[in-house]
Amino acid sequence: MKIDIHPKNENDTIQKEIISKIRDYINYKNLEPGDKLPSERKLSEKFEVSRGNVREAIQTLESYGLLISKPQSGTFIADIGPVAMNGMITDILRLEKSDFKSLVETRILLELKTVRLAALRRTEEDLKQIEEALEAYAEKVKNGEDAVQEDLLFHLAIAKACGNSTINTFMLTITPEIITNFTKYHVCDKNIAFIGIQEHREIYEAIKEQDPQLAKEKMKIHFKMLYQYCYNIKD
Amino acid sequence: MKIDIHPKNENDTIQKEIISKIRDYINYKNLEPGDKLPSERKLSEKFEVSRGNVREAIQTLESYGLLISKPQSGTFIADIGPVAMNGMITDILRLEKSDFKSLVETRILLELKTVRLAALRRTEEDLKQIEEALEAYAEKVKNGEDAVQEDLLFHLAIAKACGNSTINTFMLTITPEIITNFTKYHVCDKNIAFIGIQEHREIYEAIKEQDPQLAKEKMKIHFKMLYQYCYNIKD
DNA sequence: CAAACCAATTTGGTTAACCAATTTAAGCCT
DNA sequence: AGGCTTAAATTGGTTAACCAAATTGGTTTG
Repeated sequence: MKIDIHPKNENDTIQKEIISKIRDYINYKNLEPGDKLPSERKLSEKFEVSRGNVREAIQTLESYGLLISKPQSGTFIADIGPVAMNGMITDILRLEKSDFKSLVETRILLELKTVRLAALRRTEEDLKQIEEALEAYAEKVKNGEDAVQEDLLFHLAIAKACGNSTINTFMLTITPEIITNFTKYHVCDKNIAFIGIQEHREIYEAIKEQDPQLAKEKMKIHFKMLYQYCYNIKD
Repeated sequence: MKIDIHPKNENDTIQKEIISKIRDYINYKNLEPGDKLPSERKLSEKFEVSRGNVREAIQTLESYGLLISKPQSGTFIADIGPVAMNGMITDILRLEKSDFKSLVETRILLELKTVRLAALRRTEEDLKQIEEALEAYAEKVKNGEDAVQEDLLFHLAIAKACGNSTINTFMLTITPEIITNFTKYHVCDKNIAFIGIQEHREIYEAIKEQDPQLAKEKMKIHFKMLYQYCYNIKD
């Protein structure tokens, strides 16, 4: 059951080195938006790594929107100047894996926003889906079963209704890690779950009545225990 | 200069189909946490696609923390139950590209948090780097040059000082798109930039004095114009 | 002289063969 | 019969050969 993160780690190290070299190259050649990078083949022999590694590094930088790769043409600098390019790549290289505390803190921040926006913007369809998620959660709890999944799906339904695609994406990004950590640290015990039903229902009602302030308050109450728990975790 | 997103789009479609089929397979076989998925080769012939496409889809799901791929062993379901797995994959498939409005709205939300946290948690080293970014920005503006990049780097320096790795990652994710859209829509004109120097300086001072409330207020003022602009963009 | 066309080269993307680690199961010795 | 060893098969990862699109440079033609 032990998860060996070594191989991925090593691969990550190689990729970070390549990204670092790409940054240095961009600086050295003073490449500006629209300029073309050398081909993957040339980069791979210049850096003395495999072409696959170069592709991976380019894809990572592309996912951040720093490079644009055009088929049968080349890889180009995005509409970002040299200064920002340099600073951003340096920051990306410094990125570390999210700790649980940061995850929970971020989740609370995002959800206090999503619930307000959902109250303002939810469609009837959104409302229906939130209600379905609510009922699924309530039934599981009443049967005495574990309901961590249904709990989170309720919150994701709210995120979907908030009408902000970026926040929705972020919520989807952190939720699996949240679930994993919850089950690992036994955050949601079953005795708490019963209180959760009522709290969820009140959040739902506030969204239904399109009362953003009330919705936020109810969400705050819902997060009260989580909030305390979050700040008791050892670093 | 036209960006043809067709090939990437097509590839995305294929990948989404595969992800959808993986979800269906997980449901059909009732796979639970720790269970093993068929090998990439078997999946590729079962779905009648290339193995590369299967790998890509698995990597995407792995990046969301839903699958875990172990070298020379297999691909396994992460610690996430069938219900959440199904719901999350469905949500992921429904994800669309972020619109500018969502991006700005999210940025404002994140930065009002980062600036408060930075005021509370910043180290001396953090402070120094924020100041450096501030000076770089001021000098560019005083020389009458475009300073969008330096502007954003100042904000990223604050994000780095906030001590929350998740929020920091998110800020890095949206910043390139923000820059691209800013230059595209000409959000930051040079006449505004001069006001920006003073606003930046006041934010910096508040962080220096470790006054989170003041820092947040100053950031709100700084975002005032952006806020209005954001809500005037045609959908 | 310019514009249009064509072939050769360069490019990112794709496929298939290969590799090393892991797992499985058969075989051997006690 | 049981436990240990070992070899064959399976697996994700890697590498290299291949492909089609796109660019480029030169040639030809009006």
